[in-house]
Amino acid sequence: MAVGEDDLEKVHQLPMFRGLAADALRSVVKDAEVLAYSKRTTIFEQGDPVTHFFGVLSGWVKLYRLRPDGSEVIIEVFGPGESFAEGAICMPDGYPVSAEMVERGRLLAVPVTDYIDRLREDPDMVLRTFASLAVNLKRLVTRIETASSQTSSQRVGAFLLHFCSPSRPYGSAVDVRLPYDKKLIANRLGMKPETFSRALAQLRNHGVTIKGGDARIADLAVLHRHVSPE
Amino acid sequence: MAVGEDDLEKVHQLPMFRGLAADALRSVVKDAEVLAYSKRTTIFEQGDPVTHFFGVLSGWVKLYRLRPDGSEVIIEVFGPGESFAEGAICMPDGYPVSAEMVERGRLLAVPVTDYIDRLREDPDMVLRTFASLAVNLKRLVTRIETASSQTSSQRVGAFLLHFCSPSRPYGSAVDVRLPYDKKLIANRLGMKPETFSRALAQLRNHGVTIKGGDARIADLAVLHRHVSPE
DNA sequence: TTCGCTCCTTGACGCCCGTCAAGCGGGTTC
DNA sequence: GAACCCGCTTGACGGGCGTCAAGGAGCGAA
Repeated sequence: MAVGEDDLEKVHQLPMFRGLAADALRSVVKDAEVLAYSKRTTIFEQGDPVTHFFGVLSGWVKLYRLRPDGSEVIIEVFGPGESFAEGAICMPDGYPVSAEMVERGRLLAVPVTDYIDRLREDPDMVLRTFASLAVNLKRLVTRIETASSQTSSQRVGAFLLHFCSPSRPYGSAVDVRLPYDKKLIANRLGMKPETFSRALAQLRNHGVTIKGGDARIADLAVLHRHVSPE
Repeated sequence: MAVGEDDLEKVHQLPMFRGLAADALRSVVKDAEVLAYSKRTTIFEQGDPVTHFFGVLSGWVKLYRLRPDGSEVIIEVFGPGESFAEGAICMPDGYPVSAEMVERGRLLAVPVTDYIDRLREDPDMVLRTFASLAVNLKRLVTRIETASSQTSSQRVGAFLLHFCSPSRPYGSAVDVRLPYDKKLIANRLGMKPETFSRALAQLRNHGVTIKGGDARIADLAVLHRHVSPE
């Protein structure tokens, strides 16, 4: 489906297209489509030839790798206002990961061939694409750092804090809604569901109470101190 | 120091510049420099404004993050023929990691401002840069995958096999020289030096013998089976 | 309602890996 | 030569996390 007027606004919020002039924006998404997916729909699979990159208008998408033994490793989870697979534009071996909807939602799908044509004549868009790529690159770096240096309960704490940003004044209480399944959060944080559950239980000592899919942080400062002690 | 004729050949081997016409190559490195660094020299530090990206002509460079507690997490180690920090070109907050020589060597340093000017008028170079970035992006993804799904001895085995590629016929014996300190390899693989040492000891059961900084793999197939069993 | 299913939690247990410590060999400095 | 440092190895020990298993809560279907 072509990009409608209502979607155009959301597209304009993607880091890659933010602040773009109205006509330039329209021109960029001329060849793009908006796709509505239901939960558990596969977007693409590891090794598939690269045809599009994507922006998330609503819902959540997981990028993962399938191990030979059948288990899957979550590389990253993207939500509204984020883009993914821009980095695959020049990958001759296809997408390096698989992508699947974890909650129903709508994606902007940009065909790479058209996009490359545009890059040829629009240096501004080149820099925007680099910037967008840089954001995702940084996330991977941070993921590597935290995975290898924090305990599971610290990682869960950091995850909760991430969804509070831009951070409220310290000392205040905050409610956080877990954006998707706990099992998926666990995998994304590099741990088993049981460990995730125990980590949440541990966080009770740091002012975090869980009720179903909702968490309440009694004191941001206390939790922050547990996540990154000096 | 400006790029000499002897270095030009090595620069030409970088994935980013491979196959480039001679005059185009010369033009690209017009503003670049070749820098000779001694061991343990800092190239840049996390948060420094982004001024250059780099190609490795000789020696080894580690990219790492410093944790609040003073420990460092190795993100990646780059060697001859590889480039790094192209992904930082559009990072307004500076380099996301620090870089330091782990063995003395020579780097090609490309100023980003000049390079961006070139990107504006050279679409071919844009795609080359994307491709180079894609390689490093994939490495990070693989790093995340292996770190969270393989035991330490499997990771060490994979590391050894990586240095045998392009892989010889299975069943043959191969000698591998460890490219840098064992402590650094350990950190790069996300483990402590003691664990690395024990992992090497374990690999003796899979046909790997260690003598100082040299390893001999008796049978590639056997080791490969240990690293990724079906 | 009852059944069945999925998601989540909790407990018991074991293993992998980090920590602390000792010891060894090689290199450098005096 | 002796003293020292550093990289590496090996042992003992403890803890964090994975595995296996049981059980509860929520939910849709019949």
